[in-house]
Amino acid sequence: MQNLSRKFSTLPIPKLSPSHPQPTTPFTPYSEIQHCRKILEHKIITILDACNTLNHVKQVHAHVIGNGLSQYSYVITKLVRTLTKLGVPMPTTYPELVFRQVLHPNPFLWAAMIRGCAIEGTLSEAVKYYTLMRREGTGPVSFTFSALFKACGSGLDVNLGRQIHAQTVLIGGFVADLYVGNTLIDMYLKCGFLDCGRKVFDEMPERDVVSWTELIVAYAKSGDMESARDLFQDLSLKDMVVWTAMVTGYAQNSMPKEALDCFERMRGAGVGLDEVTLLGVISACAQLGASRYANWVRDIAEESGFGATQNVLVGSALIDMFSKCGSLDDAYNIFQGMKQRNVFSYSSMIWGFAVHGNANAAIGLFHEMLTTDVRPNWVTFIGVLTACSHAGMVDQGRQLFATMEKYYNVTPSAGHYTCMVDLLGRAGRLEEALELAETMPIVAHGGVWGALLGACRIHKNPDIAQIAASHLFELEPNNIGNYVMLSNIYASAGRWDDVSSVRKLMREKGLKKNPAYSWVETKNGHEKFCAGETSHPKYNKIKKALEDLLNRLQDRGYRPNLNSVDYDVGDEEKMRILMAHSEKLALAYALLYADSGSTIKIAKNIRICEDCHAFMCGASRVTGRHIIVRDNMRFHHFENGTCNCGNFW
DNA sequence: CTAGGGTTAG
Repeated sequence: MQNLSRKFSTLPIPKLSPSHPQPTTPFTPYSEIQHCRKILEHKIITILDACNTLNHVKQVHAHVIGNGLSQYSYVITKLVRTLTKLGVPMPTTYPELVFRQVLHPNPFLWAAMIRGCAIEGTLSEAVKYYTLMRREGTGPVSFTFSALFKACGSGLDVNLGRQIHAQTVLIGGFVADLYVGNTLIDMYLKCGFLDCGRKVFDEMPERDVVSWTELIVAYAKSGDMESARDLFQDLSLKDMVVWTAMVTGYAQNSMPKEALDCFERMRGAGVGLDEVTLLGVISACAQLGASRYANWVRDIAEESGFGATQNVLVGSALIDMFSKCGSLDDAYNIFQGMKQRNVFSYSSMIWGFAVHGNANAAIGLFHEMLTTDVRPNWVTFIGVLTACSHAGMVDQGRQLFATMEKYYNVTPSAGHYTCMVDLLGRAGRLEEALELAETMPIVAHGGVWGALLGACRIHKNPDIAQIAASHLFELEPNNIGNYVMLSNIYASAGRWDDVSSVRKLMREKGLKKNPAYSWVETKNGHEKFCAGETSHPKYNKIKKALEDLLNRLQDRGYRPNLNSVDYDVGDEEKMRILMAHSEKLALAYALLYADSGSTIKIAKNIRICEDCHAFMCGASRVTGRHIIVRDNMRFHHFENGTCNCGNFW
């Protein structure tokens, strides 16, 4: 408070030139002046709207002073708002200087300063302006409160927000104002008080689609799509934004089918769409992982004028989607066709190459990016490091890791350490990986230990696995995957006593294995298979096809990997379990019913087991088919008997 | 003046 006042009093305030008339000094008929003034104000505001650099605004300001207009609150308010729009930090000297030249700021100018602090400054600065304003005896208007609530919302100070809320009720009527009410709801929601937001909403005398949208988004973000949908159904006037909020809500809550249904209803309602809508739809298609949807949404994007070529947001999302749908070529075509590329486009493409096992392309693209203006961020490094680790490029990875902070100013996060532990671990350097996990400068989270545990599975090291698992059981006591993994590692080392003690632990915690399933895309749509299921209508044909395939593979030297079964049962039973793995059923189904010669795309919800991996390798050779399996980690491309992951996963 | 938004580690 003190500081600000002092700063204000020492700021040089230019004297107005006496040759220019003051706005309140009529020496021609008053109405005439009013008229001229309105035209002039309008002109300046049009000019300000077109300003897109700080320098432009400064020039306009100089003319405003030069023409003796620095007392026009309306013009100065617009000027301050333009500065805020341009991202000028508040309250730095320049906006303050502009502000202080006005001897008697009107409430709207004060509010513009408060709003500026809310967006480009801090809550405390905003409050200083409010307090100063009240001290000077200026009464608040509704805009004052919407600016203050915005400040509390971005400062996440719900207590102050609540106090001001109480004041507005006392002062009278401001909460009833639509804008104030909406900003107040937004403030409570930003601070995480959904109930309070809902209460304001319920008590508002007047609401508009903005009020509804705010709440719908809040419910969606809290994972409660039912409440969001209930509200949405009650809303009579639905605009593009609120439809988009629903589509995006479903997509963000892993309900891609519902997202697409909602999008179809939106189109049926004749509402337009924009790039934000498309982002939600694209994300839903990426989750479905099916080329059919991927191509469909790409066409819609192009027809709507928000295609990848023009729109960098849509383009980046499409890159990600196509690589998640297994079509790396389509992803790269999108990337190449983009007029503008930013760090999202590059990172998505690098990540796409990495999960498809194309490490050289990922690293090549990274270097290509460095020749442009685009700077890598932490996500970019996750991509290149992952590429290195999946390809066993230890030295490359180490070098990149070493440069990220030094040259690119990206501080390694736990995620980057996860990549490094993964890199060392996959390469068989389990002791080094363990040491890194234990000595890294930030706290290791589940990901780091999970990477180590995964490496212990590849390199069959139950002892280090035990260390990693003990950390994991503490950090993520309910993550079933960790118990299953440790149990698998013990099983393949033949340590059945340890297997049963892990089992016991799982039972005690009441954890149950996730049912494994796979789905495969054919021209008729998706077909889903659960492990061990026999109820499929075509089961007998599938079983027969699988047996034929097995015989052909065994002729060529394939032997079932019974170690992949972590049940201590007889070999025959192990064999039966192996042959009922869901991806094998899906493969047999695709061989029977997919177009002959087409690429077979299988997706599954958990990690592919070693036996299935070897089986797919063999199958790709004897059938001559390109088989892509997406597990929960990455993509495996099986062709001519080998997988491009190099048995590294 | 107020509402919808992007890549991400095991």
